[in-house]
Amino acid sequence: MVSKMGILAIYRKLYASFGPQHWWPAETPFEVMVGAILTQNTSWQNVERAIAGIKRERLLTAKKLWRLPQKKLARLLRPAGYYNLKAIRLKNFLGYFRQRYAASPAKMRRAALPRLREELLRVNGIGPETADSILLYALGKPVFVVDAYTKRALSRHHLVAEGCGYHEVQNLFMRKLKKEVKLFNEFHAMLVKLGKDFCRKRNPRCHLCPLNK
DNA sequence: CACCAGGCAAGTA
DNA sequence: TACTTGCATGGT
Repeated sequence: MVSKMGILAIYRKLYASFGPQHWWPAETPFEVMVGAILTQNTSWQNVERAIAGIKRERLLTAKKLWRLPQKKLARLLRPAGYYNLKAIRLKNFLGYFRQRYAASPAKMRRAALPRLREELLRVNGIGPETADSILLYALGKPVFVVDAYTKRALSRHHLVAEGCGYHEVQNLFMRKLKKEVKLFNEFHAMLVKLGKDFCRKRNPRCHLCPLNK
């Protein structure tokens, strides 16, 4: 019989080992939004290169990026990979962000949560994880972000079935936890750190993993 | 050399 | 509905 620990026990163990992660690694809400799109299936290090390049050219505003020709935008996004695709996706988001909220994170934040999430998911190129990352980390909405690391950690510890869906995992967290932004923020960030540091590919239950202590 | 990385949408059966 | 595939750079 494999021991099962609860969601809260996982949080406590992670917090004891890692402590606060201070996410999202960005200077402004808008930078979070851009980063959320660029990091789709891509290492954060490569995203940082792309964002650094955009900052170097002083182009990290909704208006400037929106006005940039597709080819030039794609060239800036090159270090992040999938650059043609992401140039389109970023423009799709910027079109929505400018039209609906005048490119103002403060205005966007005033919108009600369920509606806001639906809007984001309607933008071509924004799926559940990207939408929730923007909601939580750019706008401070109490939504739990699920990613590949999260699913792997939970299925490995038998809290969900392997290959289960996004909302199944998300609902588990949101049922078991108080809906607090700070809690959701740190929990997801620590799950990513766990994935990066310990649980990469097939290496189940290494004794250094904080969850096995 | 192979495999992985803070996904998503479009195509196929 | 449930798979499969394309997208691309940079690190290990």
